[in-house]
Amino acid sequence: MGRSVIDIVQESLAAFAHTLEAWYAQSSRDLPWRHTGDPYAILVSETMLQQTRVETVIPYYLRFMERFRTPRHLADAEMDDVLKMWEGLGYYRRARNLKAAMEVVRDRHAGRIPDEPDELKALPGIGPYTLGAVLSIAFNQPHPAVDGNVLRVMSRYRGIEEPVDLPTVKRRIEQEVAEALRHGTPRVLTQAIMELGALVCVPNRPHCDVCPLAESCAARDRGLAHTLPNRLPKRARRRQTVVALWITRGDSFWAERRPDGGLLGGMWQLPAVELDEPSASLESHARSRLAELCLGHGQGEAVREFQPVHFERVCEASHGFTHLDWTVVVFAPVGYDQTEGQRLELHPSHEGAWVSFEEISNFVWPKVYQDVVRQLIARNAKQLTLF
DNA sequence: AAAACGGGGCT
DNA sequence: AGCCCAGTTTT
Repeated sequence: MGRSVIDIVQESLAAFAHTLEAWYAQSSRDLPWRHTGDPYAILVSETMLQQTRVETVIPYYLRFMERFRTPRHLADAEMDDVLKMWEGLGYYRRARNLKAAMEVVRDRHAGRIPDEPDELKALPGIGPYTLGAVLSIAFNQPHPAVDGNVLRVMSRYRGIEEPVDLPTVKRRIEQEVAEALRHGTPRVLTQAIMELGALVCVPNRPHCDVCPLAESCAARDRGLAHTLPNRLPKRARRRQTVVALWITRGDSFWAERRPDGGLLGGMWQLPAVELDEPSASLESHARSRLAELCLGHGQGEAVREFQPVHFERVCEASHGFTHLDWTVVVFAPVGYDQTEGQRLELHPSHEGAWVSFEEISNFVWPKVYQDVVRQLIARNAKQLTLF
């Protein structure tokens, strides 16, 4: 009796599952979230691991779990405290979604992470990957969790040359992983595939010489291991010039909170304007931003009052995001009396505060502004020593 | 289907 | 300095 193609695929997926699980038992890293079966802990770790490397996540995960031990602790927390624990990790929307999700868990699921796919998928911040990760790792259900590691491992193993960003290709890989999970232990195999991608089947110079799947790997067979996966060409990044203001008063400087929701939502920064095309000199942008700050109730007097003020370019920094490049240029207004008399009267349109150098860490700052503020304070200290 | 959304590591 | 990496939501 001949074996059908289906039989062969099934058989090879069973071998795939068993080989990988055996390798994982031998070679997996000891990671903090692998000591728990708590679905909440798994969800926290998987959310942090979105777009983020393991080594970066570890300290954040440990601190976060200590601070917010259960869904209820997170649901009841202040958003600013949650953001503070997330500071530096990036994609801050994840922190907001995770807290919002735990509020739903508290209010509608009696404080327990649901194990129903539809209920889980309905929580904010849980997309196809995280859904599969929680269902398979925490609840041992054969639900595929396909992240970048898995796309790389499977596209190589199967020798898939079409771009893996194509929805049809991703679907095919999800189906294949789901089938493999049925031949193994989901909570182990899901992590085993990703671990292989992280340790052996790495993006460049994959370690095929030590790979447990090398013998049956299609890409290896065709000499394509280091080329795959193929991806669609990506779009160019926008570039923006950010003109920011360094306004000091004694040992404090003026800072503002960014609006919730957008880029770096809810985080603090220097007052700034973000320009696609600077329409005039950067200094004139700084001047009108300062005028805007000083305009309490739409009066022109304040603007005139500050016309004589001139600006010193005190700092420059650049920062790349996924979708845009920032060049931050900081100007300090000079020529106003910082100590007494006609102090700068600020009437901000955003929530703002005078932040003393000592209380900086009580606020949540994007990386690029941490750099900027550090530079400026160092410069300030240098000036102080001159006098 | 494409764009918004951070930060870090490698070359 | 420039390129690569990588999930979810919104448009």
